[in-house]
Amino acid sequence: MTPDELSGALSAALAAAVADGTLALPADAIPASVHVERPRQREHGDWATNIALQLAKKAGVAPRTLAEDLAKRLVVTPGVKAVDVAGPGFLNITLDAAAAGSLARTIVEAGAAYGRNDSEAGLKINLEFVSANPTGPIHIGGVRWAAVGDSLARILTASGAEVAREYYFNDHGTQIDRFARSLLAAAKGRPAPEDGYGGAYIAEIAEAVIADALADGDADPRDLPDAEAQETFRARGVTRMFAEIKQSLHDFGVDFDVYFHEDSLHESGAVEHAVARLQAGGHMFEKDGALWLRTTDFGDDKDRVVVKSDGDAAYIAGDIAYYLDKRERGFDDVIIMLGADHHGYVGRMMAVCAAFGDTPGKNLQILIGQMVNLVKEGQPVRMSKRAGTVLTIDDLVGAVGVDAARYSLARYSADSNIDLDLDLLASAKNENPVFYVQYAHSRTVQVAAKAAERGVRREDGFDPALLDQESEAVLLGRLTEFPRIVAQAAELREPHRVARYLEALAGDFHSWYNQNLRVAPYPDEEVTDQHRTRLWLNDAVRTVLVNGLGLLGVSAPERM
RNA sequence: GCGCCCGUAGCUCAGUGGAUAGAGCGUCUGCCUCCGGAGCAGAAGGUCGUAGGUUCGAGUCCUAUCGGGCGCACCA
Repeated sequence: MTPDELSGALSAALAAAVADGTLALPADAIPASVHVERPRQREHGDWATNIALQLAKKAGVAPRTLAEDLAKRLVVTPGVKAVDVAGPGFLNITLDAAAAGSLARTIVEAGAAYGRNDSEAGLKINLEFVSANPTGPIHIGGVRWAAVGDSLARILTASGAEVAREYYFNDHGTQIDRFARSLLAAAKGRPAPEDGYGGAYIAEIAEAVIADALADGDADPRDLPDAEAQETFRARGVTRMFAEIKQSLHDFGVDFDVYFHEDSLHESGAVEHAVARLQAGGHMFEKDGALWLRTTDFGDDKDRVVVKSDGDAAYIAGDIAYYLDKRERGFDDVIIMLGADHHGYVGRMMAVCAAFGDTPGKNLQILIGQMVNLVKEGQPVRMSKRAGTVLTIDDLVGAVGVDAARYSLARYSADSNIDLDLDLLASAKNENPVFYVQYAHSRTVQVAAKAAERGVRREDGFDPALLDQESEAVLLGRLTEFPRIVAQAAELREPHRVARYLEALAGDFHSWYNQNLRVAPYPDEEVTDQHRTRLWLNDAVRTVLVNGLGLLGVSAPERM
């Protein structure tokens, strides 16, 4: 019996109570689906609902009285073993072992589909994340969004959405000029420019650019006049950096559907197109020789310059055009993940969204994630791209591997700052909970292998009523929750919920395993339905662990 | 000054109004002749920053306040 079926039974009980006059409520006061949840306390049964507490006041009856009535109606439902009224008016529901245990087979038969849901069904979602400037390797902050964003894309897809992963490649402005001047300076052995970048990677990129140029039969850029040389370093340096970033992300298990170049917006006329639309809407005005967007009409705290008085497009012009471009490509929801250092954009971009006649918070959703701090021996370590003291995506993967890196970045709420301890990274990687979850998975594989060796075959029998141990009820309850967890992670855009769920599931599984309830019989024992049914349960756990780890982009090894 | 995020066990963090607030790490005590001990069982450890408020019920919602992080450009 699934929570949805239980919820349906509760709705029916309510409807019946209204029909025979026991419950004096208008039909529209009855919720379409009654919320049931897993109680924290095992003594409170398999499922609990507070529906009587919610409706009692409206109906003018005591909560416990209503609860007693509902309990009587519900307890006759097939699969329901007991319904108790507790506390101020909770309904605590206990299922038959058979009704609960049947889930094991359902999950195994659903396989990869178990956990999929329709909470985002039919939506075309554009998810933009990372979008780090091509002026250096991706550092730890960007890696966090790579892990979280890619996982979110997987979760949204599992929830029925059509998702495009997109990377906005910022190759237009003065940051790129600085980058080019820095490369030139490094190539010529001159000190880094005042406002430039000084990391060791700059010298490496400069060398690579020179090698690329020579390989193409071009002149050594060091022999060119500065202006020409700088252009060579800009063009080749950006291309080079772009390729490196793409490769690093690929090695991290993250591949984008679209790498969108800011330059293309300016070259294609997309910026003019977007500005023209805003002008037509009456949202633009001229002042001090510049062209402004009146974002204050839509809640921003000040108006924004779109075209500067020198005729150049301001940065926001690209963002405006980019947003419109995404919408015109047919995306319903445009989601952008940004670090907390960019949260100043939210107000103006929401205003832009509204100026186009869209709905902020729906057509445009901006997710702000907090920063990652590096800590060494308890002291914060400042990371600076210009000083070259950065922890890059490749450093992180090299130190702990893709699985541990992705998992440990995705298991935290994006709202919380992460303190990453460099010593811990290097020394104690076994502390990562990812191994706890992966170990549970490999255990299910080994258990199944041993069972097969002893002649236990799922198709020879399944009797869910035999899953009557307490640890089995706990495990089944946990397995039931998975689709809801995925749906919730999708709706709230919070992938960490999947990770936390998997840790709990792994814990329940390890605990069950240690009861020594035997999936594989001892060598001198007969194979019974007990073994076969437990194998179904074991394999159901494996299915959910595989599906869940997959949503995080983490592997599920068969042995460790 | 204004805005956003955070404050929960010694540490790192879960907990989108429910019952006795959880996990990992660390500390202490037990558990390997049989499906892998990267595991399990148990103990210790909390005025959920503080003060008010809403509610049958608040870690969760509201207000104020303290502490920390990050922002408030004709930069990108």
